[in-house]
Order: sequence, then structure tokens, then C-alpha cells
Amino acid sequence: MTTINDIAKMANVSRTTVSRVLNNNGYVSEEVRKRIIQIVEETGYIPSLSAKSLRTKKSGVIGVIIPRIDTETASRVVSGINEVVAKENFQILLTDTELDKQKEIEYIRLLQSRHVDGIILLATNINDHLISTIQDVELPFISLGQDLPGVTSILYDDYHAAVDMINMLVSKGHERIAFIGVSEEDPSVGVLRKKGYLDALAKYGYAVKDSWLETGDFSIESGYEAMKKIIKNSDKELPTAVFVVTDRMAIGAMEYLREQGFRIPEDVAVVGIGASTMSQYVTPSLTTVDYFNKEAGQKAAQLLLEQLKQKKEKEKFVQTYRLIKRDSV
Amino acid sequence: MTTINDIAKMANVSRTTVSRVLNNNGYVSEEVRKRIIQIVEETGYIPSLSAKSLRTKKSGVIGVIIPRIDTETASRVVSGINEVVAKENFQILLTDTELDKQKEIEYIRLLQSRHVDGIILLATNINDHLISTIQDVELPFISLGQDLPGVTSILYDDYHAAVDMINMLVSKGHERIAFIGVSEEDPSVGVLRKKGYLDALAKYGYAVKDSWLETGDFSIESGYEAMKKIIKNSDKELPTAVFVVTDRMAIGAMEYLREQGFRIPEDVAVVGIGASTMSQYVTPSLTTVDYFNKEAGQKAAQLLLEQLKQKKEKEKFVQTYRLIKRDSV
DNA sequence: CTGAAAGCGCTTACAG
DNA sequence: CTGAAAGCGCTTACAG
Repeated sequence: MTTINDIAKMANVSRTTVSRVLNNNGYVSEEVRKRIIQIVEETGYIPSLSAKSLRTKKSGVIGVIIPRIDTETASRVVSGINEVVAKENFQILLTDTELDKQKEIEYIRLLQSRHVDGIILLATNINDHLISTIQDVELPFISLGQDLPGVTSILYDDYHAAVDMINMLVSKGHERIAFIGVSEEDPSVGVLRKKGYLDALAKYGYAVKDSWLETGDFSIESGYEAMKKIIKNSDKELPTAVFVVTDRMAIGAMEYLREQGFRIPEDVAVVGIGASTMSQYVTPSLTTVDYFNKEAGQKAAQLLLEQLKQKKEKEKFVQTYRLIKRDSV
Repeated sequence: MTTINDIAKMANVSRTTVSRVLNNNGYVSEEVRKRIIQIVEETGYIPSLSAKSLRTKKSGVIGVIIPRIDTETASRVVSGINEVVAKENFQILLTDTELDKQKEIEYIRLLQSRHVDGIILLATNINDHLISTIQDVELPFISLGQDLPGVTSILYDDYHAAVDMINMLVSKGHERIAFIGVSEEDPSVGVLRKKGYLDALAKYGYAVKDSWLETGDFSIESGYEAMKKIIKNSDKELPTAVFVVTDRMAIGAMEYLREQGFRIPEDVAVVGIGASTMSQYVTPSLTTVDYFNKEAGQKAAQLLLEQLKQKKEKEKFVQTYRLIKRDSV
């Protein structure tokens, strides 16, 4: 492999000088510069960024930890992150926990050993081990989607999005509203969205039957199963609407309702969260909340880049959202 | 930052010995090993993989180049790659060309300078500059989805998938079949799928009207627009079916047809390729081809890992596929 | 079983 | 304007 030393020899200069023209800093005579550049091109020399990074303590790599890459939410976020960092010539080192909590912690350590310049974490839960691991990280660190104590976090407004959704359903005359959520290990999706739902209904004084509350695991199938349970267990007190905390599970719920001959929205209205592409093209089109995932990713990347330039206070940013009314209500 | 030297001092041994216990090779007395391990844990020492990589010439990182991360195809492939490489403790360095051909070449060079151990490319086109750039790469290199000369390639069976689809439509009685493709700069999606369509129809002796041929740019909207043009320009010779080379464009085409009051499939049948999640949940559900993208990603990763262990001949692998018949036909 | 030394490919004060 | 030297944090023959 060609190294800076080879180039130096071929150009009859020191590697110091080669380094100067490569990085475009320091004085180099025009003549020498040209000679070196020509040799670099002829040889197809590619500098070793590992060596550079060892020396400069900067890698130009951002570590990203996501729960699953093959979901629309995650891929939008990653796309947003990439757009921003690529402009500054950073790349993404991608790690996928496959929903394994333990791996979130492992990957935080791994990314440090790989000398990334900063880390963006899309967490799915909060626990003490995770938090203490993050405290020890000396790199810029951004949490996206979960409010991690002591960490700069970009948050979706889960609580208010849920409240708005319930308000909208109530304004349409619904009083019996069921709920399909996820595990409460997930503070944002599992706890906050549920709290918004419960609080909003409580405000109106509408009761929530136990049989109307089910949880899934983010998959379409689990939405289908949850809906089935709700219908089976509700006897004559069927809900007239169901609030599902993700679009995918909402699609599953719709699927079950359709199979059973319920009309949507006449018999049961269905709403989700996420503004997936699918939500727009299913029939009836799904009422949902757009969280602007890509923009959230961009924001996370921008914050990280800023922190790279100067240490900043830890802050919390709440993203805006938009309720999209469609035909499922 | 703690380094191997710090650990060595604290343990009263040489850094050679520390390296030995860290990498678990060479003889170290049990007593010394324990002492070192304890100190490593106490200090939370994280070895520098950049330094290690500079020395060993191996980074444990696989470079992946994709045209867009926020598409289902790409994210499935990346997920498949990740599953396989993560098991061997490799990570993915992700680069997204955003459909910019020039960036494919830039990123190949960049990944080399970052000393990745191998590269997987999802190309969208083939050109001389790209090919010559790849020839110069001395790392294991896999192309996924395009047949690059002289490069180990994993291919979808675009030609036969298209032929099968047309055969199926013909068997349902269709003789007037329109086509929505993409730019022929893309040999796999643009050329092969179109060739399959044309050849199959020619075999039956069915004519193809010019007004039945349109192209899009992979987006849902472009499918909508292409369908619109076909309908507008076909006057009284409307097709009874349309073969769209991607699911997303097919969804757009369905959208337009529905808006115009065409019944699917009674007035016009629609088929796609890709087996997107959406294809299953739109109404009517879309007949499509499953390319098993995730498995293709896994296969690519396995091949790369094998090549890492031993140089291999360049080979071509054609993936299997499955036609999924649904209600849009 | 253990250590001293060389070296991976760079950058950066420092000196001239 | 240019170069010699030191050093980033590791691993690996080699010697003992």
C-alpha cells in the first residue's frame, strides 16, 4: 500500500511537506505543491484515516445506535442524520440493537473504543445501567426519542400528541375509546402516550374499561391480536374508537376489524401515530400524527455537530408534530 | 484517557503483557491475568480500536454504500447485512449516495481510506468510471443488485421475475399490458425488467403501444404521473393491466386509477415488484414479487466474511424470488 | 512466563 | 518555505 512516506520519497521531500499539501495548511511552495499533487494522483494514493485519527483524536465518524433499521421511523431518522453529517464529511457507524437492551450499553462502549466523535442513541427504554454508562461517556451524546436525565435529548411530544388525538375523537362524538399501547418499559411510547390517553378521557369523565386496554410489540401482527382481544373481551360494551400508539399496530387492528366485518370508521374509528407511508395508502386512509422523524434526525445531527465545536449545556428539545386527519375517523 | 500504558503501570507489568490478556493470546500467569483484568474493570479502560487497526491492518468495519436508506428495500438489505456481520463483531459504516452516481465512486475511495475490511455496494447504475474504481480496490468487494463485471455479485432475477409476471397476467386473459419502468441507466431495474416484459409479450405476439410505456423515478408520485400519462395518451386503446417495476410506483398508479374511477382489477389490473409491507395492506392488496431483500443482504455479508478469510474467485449468485398473487389482478 | 524494541501511517510543535 | 523528531495507542516478532 502506498503511504505518505512513499509519496515523500517520490517527490524528494519530507513527509511533513506532503502532509501539509494534503491538509492544505502551512506554507508550501507552489512548485513543490504541484509536484506532490501530481504524484498523489498518479499513484492513486489514499491517506489512512485510521492513522490520522490516532494522531488527531478525531475520526470523522458519528456512532448511531438504533433499535431496528428496518422500520420506517428509524430509517427516516438515520436518513436525516446522514444528510446533515455527510455535508460536513462525517460518516455514520451504524449499530442495531435488535431491541436488545443489553446491546445499547455494549454499543455505547464499542463506539467509544472505535473513537467516534459523537453518539446518537435512539433508546427504547431507560434503566440505571444505561444512564450510568452514558454519564461516563466523554463524547458529545444525543438521545433521540427518550428523555434521558443529564443527556441532551430531542423528544417527540408524546403526551400532547395523545391528548390531541383523544380530543379529536371526542369532538367527533366518541365516548368509548379503546387503547393499544406497548410495554411501559418504554417511557415515551409506552408510558407518555398512554398517560395522554388516560388523562384526556378522565377530563371528559369518560370511563375506560379494562378490556379496552391492550398492548402489542410494535409489529403489525401484534396490533391485529390486540384488537382481537379487545373485541372478544368487550362483550356488549364495544368501543367506538381505538387509539393505537403506532401506525403499524393500527394497520394490524384495522385488518382484524375488516375481517370481522366492522366498518371503519362507521362502526369503529382507528387512529395511529407515526405518519408512515402506509398510513396514507391503506383504505380507509389512517388518521395519524406526523412526528417529522427525518427532521428530528437532522436536528440531532446538528446539535451533535455544534457540541463537537464547543461544549454545551445539556438541553431538552421538544419537536413539533402535526395531526393528520384522514378517513379512518 | 486511559491507555494500555496506564494499565501496565498500575499493574506493574509491561504493556506487552496487558495486550496479551486483553487479546487472550500468549502465556500469562493466572495471577498476573487476574490483576490486570481487575484493573481494567476498575478503570473502565476501553482499548483504542483505531490504534489496534493501524497496527493489525484490520478494522472490523464493513463499508456499505446504498442509494437511499429510507426505502424499504435498502433498509431490509442493511438489516440483513448487519445481522450477519454483528455476530462476528463487525460494524457497518454506512454511506448513502442519495442517488448521486458520483458519490458511489467517492465513497468507495473514502471507505478504503477508512480502512474498512470489505465493501458492499448497492449500485443503481454501471459506468466505466465506477468499474475501473472498483478494479483498483484491493479489499473484498460485493455488488448487490447489479451485475458488475469482474466483481462478485448477488443478483435478483429481474428478467425472469418480469417474464413470470407477464405470463401470469396473460394467463388471466390480459393482452393489452402497459409498463411503468425506470431509467435505463439502471441495468437491473431499468433494462432487465423491461426486457422481460417485452420478450414475454412478443412471445405471445401481443403488441405493445408506445403510449403504454412510461418511466418514473421510484417515487410513489412518479407512479401516479406515469399512470396518468398512460391513460391520457391511450385514447381508446386502454390497457387492461399494467406492470410496474416497483411496488411504490405501483401504489401511485393504483392511486391514480382509483381517483379516476377505474376498478382494480376489473377495469385495470396492477402488479408491482418488491413485496413491500405496504403492498400487503393496500386495497386491493397488490400482486408483487418477493425478492427476499433481507436474505440477499445476509448472503452478501456471508460472502464478504468468507472472502475476508480467504481470497476467492469472483462469482455471480442469482437469488430466488417468489411471485405473490393478491387481489389487484 | 515476561519485557524491550520496532513499527503501523499519520500530524505537529520546534528549529532553521 | 522545509525537515527531523516525537508521539498517538496499539501488536508482535524476538530474546531471555
